[in-house]
Amino acid sequence: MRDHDEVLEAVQALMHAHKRHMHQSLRAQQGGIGPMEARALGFVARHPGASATDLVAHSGRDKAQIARLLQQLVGRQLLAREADPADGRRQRLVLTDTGRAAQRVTGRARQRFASSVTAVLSADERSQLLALLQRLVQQAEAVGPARE
Amino acid sequence: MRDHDEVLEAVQALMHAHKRHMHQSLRAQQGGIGPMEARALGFVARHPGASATDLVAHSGRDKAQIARLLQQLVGRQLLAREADPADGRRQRLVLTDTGRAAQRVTGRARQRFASSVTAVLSADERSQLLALLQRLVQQAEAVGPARE
DNA sequence: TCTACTTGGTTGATATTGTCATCCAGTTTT
DNA sequence: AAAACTGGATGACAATATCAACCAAGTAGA
Repeated sequence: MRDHDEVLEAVQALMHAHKRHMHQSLRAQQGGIGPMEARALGFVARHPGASATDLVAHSGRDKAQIARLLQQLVGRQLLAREADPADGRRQRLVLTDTGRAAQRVTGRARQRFASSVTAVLSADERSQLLALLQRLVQQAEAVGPARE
Repeated sequence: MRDHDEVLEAVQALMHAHKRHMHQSLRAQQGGIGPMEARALGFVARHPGASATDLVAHSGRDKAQIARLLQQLVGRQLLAREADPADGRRQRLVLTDTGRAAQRVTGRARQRFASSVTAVLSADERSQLLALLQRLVQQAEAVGPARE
């Protein structure tokens, strides 16, 4: 009956470890890229042309927070905004060359962590785990937005 | 080969959902208990007599952060510190009555989320998932503290 | 025992991240 | 064209995190 909670705890523990790890890696880096910035860059790398709103939806962060974050990144020439021909308000986000370079570095750190951790599992277990997790995520998203 | 990363993403997504959920619940509450505070209370509830250092280790947060957090809670009469007879520096943390009451409420919100999410799994799948996650956590902790 | 090292906890200064409310311009609806 | 909605920006703050330096109690070594 207690399992429910323990799953949550395990997930939290994982996230902490991840955070610590990324923090270490990032600190060592040159560019002075913060964790959030790294995450945003990674997202844009995976979804070129995405908009700020997409990032908001995906990251669960506040609009305001994202807006400022993006400004930073654009200001530092890591991201660029392109007008969306179809919708005048929307702005397509893309990586600049320097952005791409920075992303590659931080992306690798993340990857390194992910693989070294999931290395304890067999390929089979891994895909099993993934399947289970994805079901949870789906459910969580159905539950979360519930008003009240 | 991509699974590694996807596992991480799924875990992150889960955490966001959890955060959103807790945020909602807590905001509705009376006491004005922050997310961190709730987490600290929960920990003490599960581990009565734990020390600040225990909390640091378990939560992955910074010493300083924890120290201040605890001060808040003690100041608001939610937690109390008892001297540890065996070690003069250590302080055993325990819930006060009001603390216990507050904990019960927030604990239930957490529980509610945990069970409604893990409800999509069968008992079998759940314990399987838990086992897999715990292996990851263990590995992550072995990897994390690695001095580069 | 005296010194050096470690450990639990605290504090100050500062940076990062998050929240809420409000506002503007472009888009869609009616 | 007015109302309603959507993508995004801003101002004003609150919460959290990070680093470094610091004390007091405990431990170990010479």
